[in-house]
Amino acid sequence: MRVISSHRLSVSTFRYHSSHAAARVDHHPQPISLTTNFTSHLHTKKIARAVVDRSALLHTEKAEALISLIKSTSTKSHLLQIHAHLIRNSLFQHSIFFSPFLFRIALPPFRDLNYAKRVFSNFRKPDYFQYNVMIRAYGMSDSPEIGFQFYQEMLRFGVKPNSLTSSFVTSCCIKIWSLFGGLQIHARILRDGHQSDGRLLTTLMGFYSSKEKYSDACKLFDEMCKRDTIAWNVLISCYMRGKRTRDTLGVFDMMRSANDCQPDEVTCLMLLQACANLNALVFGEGVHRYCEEHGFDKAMNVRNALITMYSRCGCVEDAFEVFKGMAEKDVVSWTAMISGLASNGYGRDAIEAFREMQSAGVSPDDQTFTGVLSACSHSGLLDEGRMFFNSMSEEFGIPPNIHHYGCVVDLMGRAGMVNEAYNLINSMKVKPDATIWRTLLGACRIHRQADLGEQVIEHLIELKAQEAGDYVLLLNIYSSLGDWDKVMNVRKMMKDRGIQTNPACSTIEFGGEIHEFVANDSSHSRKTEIYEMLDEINQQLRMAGYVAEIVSELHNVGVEEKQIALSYHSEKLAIAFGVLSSPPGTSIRVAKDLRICVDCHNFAKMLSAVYNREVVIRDRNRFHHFREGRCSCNDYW
DNA sequence: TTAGGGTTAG
Repeated sequence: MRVISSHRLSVSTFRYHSSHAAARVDHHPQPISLTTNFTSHLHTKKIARAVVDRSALLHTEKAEALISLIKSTSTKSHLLQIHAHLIRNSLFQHSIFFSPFLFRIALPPFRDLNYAKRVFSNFRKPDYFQYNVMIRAYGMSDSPEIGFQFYQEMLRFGVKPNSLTSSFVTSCCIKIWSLFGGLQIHARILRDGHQSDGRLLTTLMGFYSSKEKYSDACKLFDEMCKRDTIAWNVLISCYMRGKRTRDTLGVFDMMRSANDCQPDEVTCLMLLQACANLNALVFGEGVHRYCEEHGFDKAMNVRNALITMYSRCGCVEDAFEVFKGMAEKDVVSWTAMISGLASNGYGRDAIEAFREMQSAGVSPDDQTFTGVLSACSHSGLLDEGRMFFNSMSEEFGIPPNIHHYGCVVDLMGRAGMVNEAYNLINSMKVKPDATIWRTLLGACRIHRQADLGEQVIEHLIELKAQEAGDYVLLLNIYSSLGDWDKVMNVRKMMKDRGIQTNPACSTIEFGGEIHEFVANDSSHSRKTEIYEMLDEINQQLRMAGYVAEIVSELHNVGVEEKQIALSYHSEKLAIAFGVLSSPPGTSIRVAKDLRICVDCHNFAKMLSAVYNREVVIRDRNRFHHFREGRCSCNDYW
């Protein structure tokens, strides 16, 4: 697409006022004359003074007055009137008027890109600044590709880009899918020697991050000679997007020990999210203190993030403290609290909070209903769940999305209504995703519905979304039914399709670090102590009556082999490490990326009584709070 | 001569 008319640069004696396209714009006002009924006499007088003596204008204070008028005009109509006047006096082709005018018309608050493009395409010989304005303006618009075209044209016409040009065009490339364009710009930055510009490199980091080239972004960060808070924040966001959440925690300490920059509100927001994901309560508390010390905790978004952090770390009481202390609560605050109560097993309180929210005059939105419905599903409140599901569209005009359906499928599945749940999925107006099929597959596993489980797997295959975990669920169904032939079939199917099981992983926070364990892990520096501790715990628990649950978790292997493998599940290793490394009486908090198994659930329940320790396990689906031999979710499910 | 970067909660 051509952006600019090709004849522009060859037209040397262009008479702007007679043929300029902008003069035909619909919104174009009448040209100013001294007799025009101008809305602002002040403006009229200033313009009149400035244009009286054209010959002297370019070098007088009158030109400055006119320029400052262009820069300060608060309404678009005034700006266009000044434009018209400049045209009438043949002044517009001079850069000293054209540049500030273009800047004003193209960028916020006026942002009239069509107008800007027309005046630009009729300008005799745009300089780098004027190109920069256009690239920047289009970079901020819905047509960033035009910004990139301006950049290409600028190079074609031999106008040398500066550091800001690269920054603006990089922003265009972030918005359009152009890895190659960005790489070209990077090469050009190196060629032109602009790599010492920290802000430009920060933008470039954002570019690599947006194209999922996180290691390239980090490399740029390493190459920066000076890093400010924003550069560090971009690094954190790269780690978060690149699933290197654990590395973000170290960045916080590095920033705090740096001399020239400190974590800001944005840093804290991202870190609170990281802590929520990592179940890193101690670290999250540290970020909370830092926010208080710096006054960031006054901000609504930080407080809302704190509610989520505490809830996701299993400390719903602390989440509630933050929530209670908020003078003003918006829909996000309420939803965070409702979801936090729901995932921690306080379904009735979540519903109560939902009612209070309405009394407080805050309207729920779709995410609030996800929280409310998940409260129902986590607490097995089938009737309430159905009631809320119906009322959300009927009373509140919020159509159910895939998450809402997911909660209802979960609710029905847990209640044993697997066929009804299957019918509901088939009747949905939205396309079922892998998650909803997995929810149903989980229900098939609970209720040993092998036939429906097979059908669900077919749907996952259709979506090309089947994972090892799905087949394991199916295996569990067959093995719990003792159907070893089918078990063999599924194993063969997995082998044929090249489906590999990724080891489940459990994490626990200790000493400012996140310690990670997989089953039978031997990588931890304290592995000998951990295994010894686990053996001791097993012995103690067996004396108290713990018997390993071995029916469904493994398949057709010898009983002894099963018992050995079960004893070294990742969550048991993490718990043993917790018993070993934390003082008696304190809570042990473990996060697991998949679902906790029945045996580990029994193990933790028993341990909470025998060792008198609170154990909090966050698995893929929910929290399990174990206290004095009981679990908050009553039983495994 | 002028102008610029990141993140936005559930």
